Amino acid sequence: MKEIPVQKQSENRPGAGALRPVDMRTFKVACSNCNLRELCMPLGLDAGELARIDELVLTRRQVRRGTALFRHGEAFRSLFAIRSGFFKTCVTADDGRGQVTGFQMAGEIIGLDGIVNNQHTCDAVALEDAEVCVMPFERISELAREVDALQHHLHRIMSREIVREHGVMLLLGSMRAEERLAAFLLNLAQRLHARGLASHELLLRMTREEIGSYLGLTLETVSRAFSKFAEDGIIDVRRRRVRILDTAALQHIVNQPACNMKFS
Amino acid sequence: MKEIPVQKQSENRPGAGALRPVDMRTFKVACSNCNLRELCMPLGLDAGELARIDELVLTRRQVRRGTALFRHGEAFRSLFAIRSGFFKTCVTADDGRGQVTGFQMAGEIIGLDGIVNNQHTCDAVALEDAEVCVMPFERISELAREVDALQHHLHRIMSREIVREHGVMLLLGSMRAEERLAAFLLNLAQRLHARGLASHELLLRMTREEIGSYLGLTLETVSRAFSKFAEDGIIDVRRRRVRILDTAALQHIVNQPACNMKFS
DNA sequence: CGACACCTTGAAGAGGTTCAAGAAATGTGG
DNA sequence: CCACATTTCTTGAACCTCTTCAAGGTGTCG
Repeated sequence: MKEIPVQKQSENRPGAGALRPVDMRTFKVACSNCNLRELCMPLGLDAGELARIDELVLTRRQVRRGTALFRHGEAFRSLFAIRSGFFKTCVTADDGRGQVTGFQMAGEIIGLDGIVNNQHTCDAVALEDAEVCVMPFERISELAREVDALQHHLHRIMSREIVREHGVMLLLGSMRAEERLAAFLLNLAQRLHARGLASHELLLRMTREEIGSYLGLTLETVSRAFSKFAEDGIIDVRRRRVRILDTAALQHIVNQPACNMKFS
Repeated sequence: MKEIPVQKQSENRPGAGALRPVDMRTFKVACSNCNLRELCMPLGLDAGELARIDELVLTRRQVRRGTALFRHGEAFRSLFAIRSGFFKTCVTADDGRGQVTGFQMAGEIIGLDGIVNNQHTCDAVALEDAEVCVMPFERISELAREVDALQHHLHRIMSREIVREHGVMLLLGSMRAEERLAAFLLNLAQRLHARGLASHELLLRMTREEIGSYLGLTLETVSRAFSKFAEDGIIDVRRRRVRILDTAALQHIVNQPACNMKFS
């Protein structure tokens, strides 16, 4: 399986750089006012705790499409909450093989892989212009000792990631190509729905090759599966625009057990 | 892919139950004396902290071969440190499909999946008679707020699990059958080595079917790969006894990039 | 407009699965 | 303790899914 090349991107797109004569990559913000707070921060904090949480985010940082928020090998210092944009994370084997391990959207936290050895073990690459909140891990740790809700929240986030990966392992280990793609689409739709966004009109931020890497398939197989779904009237595909027409059919495909499964 | 059936086991084996008229499942122990401490507990604690850590383990619990330490759906209360024995963890899809998500040995921690929703999402089944230290999560959380080293240790354990799963995703997503099995054997050997055990004489605790589930292969493919390695003089196989004869060859198989990989 | 990246589709081929049968351990019960 | 049942493992052969290779199409951007 080929490594997925980082998308080239123009370093000076009109409208992005041009309008910002000063460096806007770092400036103070308040979590307490953030409309994504419910997604990345604990609920039920009192005013005092909320004020302290605001200290968590030191700065924000802009990440251009195609560039990395961090790369494997780099020192780990902070977790990142995605404020806007879309990321992929991918690991690379010694021999150069790559694997997309996840796609992350607004409200999700990335960087957890770096905690073990104070060093990132995967790359996080923006698939569209993005902005993240930089939360120094040292600061998170300190605050977690004092604010129980934050401690628990951090633990939940890490546990959730572990459980999510269990699901991916199930997918990679036991599903057929079309089942994988159906599961992938449903997952994306569900996450958009959770953010109050239109969940049947997907605008894919990643290439077929990236989807394929994530799903353990080649880009051709992904493309064929898309075409098959379209042919069956389950979705409507126009390159990266995917409209889900029949969610139930997708769910049926995922739950369709492989020919000889066990009914225990 | 068939679900892996729980191994039947005799509930009253001579020598196990017979010698224990009293219930030995719960009794006090001290982490500070445990020879596995380096594996599951933080290092560099002072005497006072060490004493507090000892409060972490409320009880131990015996788990017979073939029985579950916990099952998905059960309430989550504690993390478990494996003192002896060998476990598998597996997730089950709605349709009954199962996937082994890992094999755990002495010194490793299981139960992290339960933190998110206070409910276990996978099954942990002993593959040989085992004993675990029961560490109530509430107690861990409390203590982590006071002992920095414990807090960091907990975070590291969770992060390590995330990174481990990234590796499994890479394996499932991009490796051929023989590469997967080679990687599996090397991983087992490495973990035994880290425990100071003979790392070239493996006694597999799991069936071919369980290995297959973990590696996303059928049991036949696993068996054939074993035979192939034996034929090539890389290992010596006699059912569950595997002797690694040529570690370098195994490493070479794993790092052998798929035919057309990218050299970026 | 031309170059480039991305996507689609077809055809051939390979790797792994499925099905089947038998062998080797292991456990069971008389 | 031995015979039988069961589980686990091995191996072969046919089949199938997905990959690989190849070509052409589509959209984007300088």
